[in-house]
Amino acid sequence: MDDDTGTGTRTLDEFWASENPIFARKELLDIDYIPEEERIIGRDTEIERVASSIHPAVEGDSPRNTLIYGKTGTGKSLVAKHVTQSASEFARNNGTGMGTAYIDCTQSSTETRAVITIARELNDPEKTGITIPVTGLSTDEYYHRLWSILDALYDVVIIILDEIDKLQGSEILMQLSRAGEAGKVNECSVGIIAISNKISFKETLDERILSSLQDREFVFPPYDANQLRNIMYNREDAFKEGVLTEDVIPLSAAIAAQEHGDARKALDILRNAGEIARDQQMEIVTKNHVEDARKRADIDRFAQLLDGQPTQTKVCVYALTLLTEQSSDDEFSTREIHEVYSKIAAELGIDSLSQRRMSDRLNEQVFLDILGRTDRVGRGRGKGVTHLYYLLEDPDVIKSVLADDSRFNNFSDYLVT
DNA sequence: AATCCACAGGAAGTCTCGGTTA
DNA sequence: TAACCGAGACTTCCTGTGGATT
Repeated sequence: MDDDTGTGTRTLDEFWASENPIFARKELLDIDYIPEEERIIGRDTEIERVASSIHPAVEGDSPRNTLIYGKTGTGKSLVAKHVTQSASEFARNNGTGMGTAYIDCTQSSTETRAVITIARELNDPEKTGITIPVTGLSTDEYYHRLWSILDALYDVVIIILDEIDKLQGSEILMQLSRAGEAGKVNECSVGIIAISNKISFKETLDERILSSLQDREFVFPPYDANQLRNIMYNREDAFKEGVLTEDVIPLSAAIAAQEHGDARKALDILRNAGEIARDQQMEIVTKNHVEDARKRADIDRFAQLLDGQPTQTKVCVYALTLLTEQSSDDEFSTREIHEVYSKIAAELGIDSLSQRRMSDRLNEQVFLDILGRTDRVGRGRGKGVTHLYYLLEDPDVIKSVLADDSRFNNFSDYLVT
């Protein structure tokens, strides 16, 4: 860089005008991009199973409710969307009025928000004359309007509730799964595809909901390195011809396979590698770019998770980070973490929480995938099990994220002994 | 075999805050 | 304006547990 435009010897105008030398169809690397069927790799049996469980719907009969489990990036949403989309096209051609709604429960996390989203997705004010205000009505009224819409427009609807474990309360599941039986809707049957990345989600549901939701249950296994490689080769034309050096995709696949076979991560790494190469004005993407991209992806993901978390939470994470760094172990009991945590809190001049409370916080963080936890039986002589917490990221990554919070700057490491 | 230990997580009480009612 | 209410965050106390210790 020999001038301060940051674009080498080019002027800004040239920079704007310059053609993107790396990407051809970047949208292919978007995780939400629904590929044509032959581009969905290694999920054949899953597609078949989901399809068979909603099959009755294309003829207007009641589809079976379906529960899908699997870690992030195992193609749950992709398969669900793909199958419903294809089903509704088929149904339309056969004269069945089929509607589908997709709800991301991280966005609509309360019962009311979710109902509103469903109603708005399915509504066609031209035909029903029903309006769904974004806010202002009681939850009951929203349900009421939703039932009217269903009766007026559809023979059958499939509702996909993605990341359902993020939904507060399960009232809505109850309502939806019982809609037909309770006589709320007469003309239309309702099918639910619930997607969760926590197997333990089921335990939080009460019996009645479970029984109506438990018709079909699938677990999506993680992708293996081979499948990840194929997924990426299939989206290779996101890049211009000859841009990727040959070890880029195998390396990205290997990295993602280590991290629980997460296809989202694999694609993120690939895209980031491309962006980094472009920023460096390279014409090709190399192994080094992939390595850089991996680091950047880790930092971004973690920053996003930790951002907005209260300081207390950050201190907990920081305590665990210091412990991990300065010890040969990588798992620590609540008590060990609390000791370090208290010292840090004192150093920062903030109140320190009781061990009881901190343990709740740690568990919240496990739920949010900020930390990991194993339950050890025996030896720790706890209540049969002892919780051991561990970091899900490299300590360096976490430190660099926390360093954004000025309170954690120039913080010395002498605390752990 | 009896007792001890130390931990997870439930129960119940306190505090604080924002909003509402008399 | 005072009194009240409910939710949520937190604390303290407590119980159940099962390997470790005696």
